[in-house]
Amino acid sequence: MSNRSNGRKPTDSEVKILSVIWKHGPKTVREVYDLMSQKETIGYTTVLKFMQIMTEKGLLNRDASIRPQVFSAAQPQHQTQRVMLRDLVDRAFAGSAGNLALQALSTKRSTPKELREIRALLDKLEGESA
Amino acid sequence: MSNRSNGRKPTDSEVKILSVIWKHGPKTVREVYDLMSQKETIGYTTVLKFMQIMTEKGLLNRDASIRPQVFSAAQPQHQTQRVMLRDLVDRAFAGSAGNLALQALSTKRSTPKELREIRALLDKLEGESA
DNA sequence: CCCAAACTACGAAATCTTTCGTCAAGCTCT
DNA sequence: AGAGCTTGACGAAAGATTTCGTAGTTTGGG
Repeated sequence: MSNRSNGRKPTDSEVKILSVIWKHGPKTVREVYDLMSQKETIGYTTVLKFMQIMTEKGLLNRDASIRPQVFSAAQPQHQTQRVMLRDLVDRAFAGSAGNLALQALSTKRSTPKELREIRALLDKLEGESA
Repeated sequence: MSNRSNGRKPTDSEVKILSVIWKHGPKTVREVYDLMSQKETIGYTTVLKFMQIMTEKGLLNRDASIRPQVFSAAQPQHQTQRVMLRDLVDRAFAGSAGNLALQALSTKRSTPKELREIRALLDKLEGESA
């Protein structure tokens, strides 16, 4: 149980790496590097170093049995998102997740599908408290 | 227009200071210090330094005409929240504010009042796209 | 088997954030 | 006015994050 990925919020750079892996699945350093290079200027060894650190921290798992080592997310995406959300709600929204949700929805457009899902969740939540 | 508070996300410590002022209104350094001391150990000059830096960055406004100088938030709370939300949505939720809202609501309990507000907002959003 | 190219580890510089000591300036009370 | 306490400016140390150079290791082709 030396897992230090829970509780502690990942850094901005760590989230960038995680996002690539969340979106594309387990990847080698070079693959992550190639994908990130399309969006920004960054060095190969910089990406490598991050992935090594993240493996130490327990954010990534490494399969060293195959040759270019393949890294995968150690935690499910939604759990890491939950940690970050929790952090933001506590720090900037006085603990009110509802207020955060409200702001998020009023700020950016969402798809009809997402709106339907939220409505369904609302029904469920209000049903429970009834 | 040398305002550097927009666009750039405030640091964790800066958000702590802002939260105090959002909640209690314009305050002197000592008042902010006293309020923060109740929750954590921090030095007076540390708080002072943050507030000076934040003033330079345009996050706070300072009234230097009165003696213990009074600091107020330079941006409305919701706007700073929007910047942080935007940042999180882009970095960790692949740009989907709806998904973020969904996670926020399913993770933490919200008050019936908040749920009603969200439902009302949903009605409004769906009404627009219809 | 040997070489070149790709891969990995490691250290440390550069940068950003947080923390506080020190000293100067202002205010209060007598 | 002067002592003593509060406030304010500033620099810089301490800590955390980001970046990359260098050198050692592994692999695939000839």
